[in-house]
Amino acid sequence: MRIGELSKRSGVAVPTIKYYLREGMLPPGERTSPNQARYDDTHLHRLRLVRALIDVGGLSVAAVRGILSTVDAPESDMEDLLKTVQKAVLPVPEPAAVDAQSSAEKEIHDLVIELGWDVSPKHFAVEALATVLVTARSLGHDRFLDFIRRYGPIMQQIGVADLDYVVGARTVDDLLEAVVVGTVLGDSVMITLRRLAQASETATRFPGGGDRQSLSD
Amino acid sequence: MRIGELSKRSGVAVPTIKYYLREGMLPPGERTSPNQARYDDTHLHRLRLVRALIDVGGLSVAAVRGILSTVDAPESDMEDLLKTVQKAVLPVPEPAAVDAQSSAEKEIHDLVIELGWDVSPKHFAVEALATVLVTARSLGHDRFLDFIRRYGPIMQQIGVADLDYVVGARTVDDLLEAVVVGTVLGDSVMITLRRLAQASETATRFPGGGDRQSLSD
DNA sequence: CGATAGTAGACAGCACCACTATCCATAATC
DNA sequence: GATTATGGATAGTGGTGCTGTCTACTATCG
Repeated sequence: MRIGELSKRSGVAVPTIKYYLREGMLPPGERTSPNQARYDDTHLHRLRLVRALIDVGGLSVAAVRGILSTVDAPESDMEDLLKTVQKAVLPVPEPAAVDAQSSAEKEIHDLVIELGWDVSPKHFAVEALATVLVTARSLGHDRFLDFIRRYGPIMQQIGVADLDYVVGARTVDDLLEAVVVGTVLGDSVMITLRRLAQASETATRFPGGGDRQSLSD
Repeated sequence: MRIGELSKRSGVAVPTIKYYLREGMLPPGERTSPNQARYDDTHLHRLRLVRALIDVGGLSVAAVRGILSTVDAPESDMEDLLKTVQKAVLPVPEPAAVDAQSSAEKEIHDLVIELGWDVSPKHFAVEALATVLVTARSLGHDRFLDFIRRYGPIMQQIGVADLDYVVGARTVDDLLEAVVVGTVLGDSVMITLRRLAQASETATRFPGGGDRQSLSD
């Protein structure tokens, strides 16, 4: 197909497709003449993936480009891919002041040990989580570590579900995409389900009549 | 304190504080003369909250303003607050094509029923989740509904933990802030813990030696 | 008291991001 | 042969989140 059809089938404007081509997020089409190219279903699929990561996952164009270049690299192993995807979709905030930050990192790592998890104390998510803890405490929320602790065993179940999903892939390409889609769209699933669960739990605990009922709405 | 001290104590540049004042995210200080004002600890706290929502929660200035104006409204009830906060932090993507979207919404609501949750079929998160489902399917991920289904009971536990946290507040102001902080920072906690759980589960299932070990890093 | 530094408020400017528009020469299509 | 589409290049646009500059004043310190 030519670029016009690709645009129609994907819902992405032609100039935007050209922009993605320039940015290397979409491989060039097969040349049929000096100024003509042909695109196929792989381009359509890639374009949909790009839009999914941007629209649903909320990623920046730069983050998408980073992920895709790792996916496309022939030597891309799971290690690189996981790290790239995980970091792309988790904008790590600036760590807090050194002392509060490092002691919070220790507390987080203690929690990880307590949970029996097999992760390095220097995992970037440990740092990120410690920053969240420091931030919450700077707002006077001193119960926040207990809040995090309570989340631990629950998120462990999520991790198991995630690995089950990824392992269900048939080919290597499927696996790579399952990691990307599972991680990025998975975050959206988690957050939206959390909203629903909160609304439901609120309605259950406070079944107040009248206008309060719409809390579950 | 004057604006300079507020800046030093919060780590926010003076022109930025002025910008937040202009935008109504920070209440004006108490005037001591036509061009002097004094700020107190409530300003410092509010400023930290703003930065937390922006830096850690990743919210836009507009979203923060919306949340804070609801928090500040004297007649703000839990209903308004929950909705505003939940929507601010969940950028709802454009729904997909009408037919695929509405059938997906039905599937999601069926799942909600299956889980025994008390939420309206028109809850905005139902629509958002349906959009995620449609997107995943457009990428050929037809196992995705099962993936979502698996998340359901797990996220229910999160909802319970969230309500427990909010209910632990002592005053009305504490409660309002617990909702905001619990929702926004809670999302960050969830996502970062998910990264750690994924890494740990990966390390457990594939304890490959050598360079593979750093998957858990 | 005067020198220096800080402040409120108004307004303009800036860097970045994600496109979008325009143009041209060529190619495809009717 | 007329119309429409295309590839490629370059420039422009609109939104966001600050940042810089200016002026008239105020605070502080030796």
